[in-house]
Amino acid sequence: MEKDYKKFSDTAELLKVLAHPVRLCIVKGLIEKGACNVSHMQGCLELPQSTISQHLQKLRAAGIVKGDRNGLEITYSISDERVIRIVDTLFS
Amino acid sequence: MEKDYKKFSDTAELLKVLAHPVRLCIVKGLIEKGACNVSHMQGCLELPQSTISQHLQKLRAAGIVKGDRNGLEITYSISDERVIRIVDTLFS
DNA sequence: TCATTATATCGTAATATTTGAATATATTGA
DNA sequence: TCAATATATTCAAATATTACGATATAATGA
Repeated sequence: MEKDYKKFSDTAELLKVLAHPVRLCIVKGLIEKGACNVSHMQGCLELPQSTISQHLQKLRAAGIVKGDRNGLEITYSISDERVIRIVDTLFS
Repeated sequence: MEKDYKKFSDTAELLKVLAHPVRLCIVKGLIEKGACNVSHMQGCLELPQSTISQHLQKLRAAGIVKGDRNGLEITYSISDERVIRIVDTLFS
C-alpha cells in the first residue's frame, strides 16, 4: 500500500538530514549543551558562516531543530525528541 | 580533534545507508520477520532484482545486515543491534 | 537614518547517489 | 558437464547533495 511507502520515505528523509557529519555534530552539541547560536557553532566547527547556516536550515526544515531569535542572535535547540534517542543510541 | 570528526563521519555513514526508503523497508522487514531471501523481497518490493541486490550490498558493506547462503538462496538478517533500536525509535 | 552585527538565501561547480538493463558468478540437480 | 535458478556486479544516465562566495535580510544602537 502507498501509505507504507510514504512512511518509509518520510522516515528516510529524516535520517538523510541527520546523516551528515557536520549536522550530526551540531545536533550532538545541541543535545549536550541544550542550546547554541550560530556564531558559537562557527567558532567550534571552523566552517564558513553560510555553510553552517545552510545545515541549520536543513535541520530546521526537517523539524529536528528550532531557532529562537534573541536580539541579533538566534538560539537553536532540538525540537524532535526521537532524534535525542537516536543520537544517544549511536554514540553510547 | 580529528578523532571526533572521524566519529561523526563514521556515524553519518551508517545513517546515510539507512536513509533510503527501500533500504529502510528491507531493514524493518528483517527486524520483524527475522530473516528473508532476495527473491522474497523482490516479490514484496516490486523492484528489479539488481536494484534490491545493490541495496543489500550497501547494507552489508555498512555492517547493518549479513547474508548466509543456503543452497541457491541467500538469507539476510540484521547484524547491527543499534539499528534495531534506531528503527524502533523511528517507527514506534 | 545609518553603520554594525548576526543570520539567511542564492548561484553554481564539484561530487555522490540512484536506477535498471546487461552481464557475470555461484549452486544445484539431471 | 549442462541447464536452470538465485544472486551479484558493471555501466551509464538521471538526479540529488554539498560547499562556499556573494549577496540579502533583520535587529540594534548611535
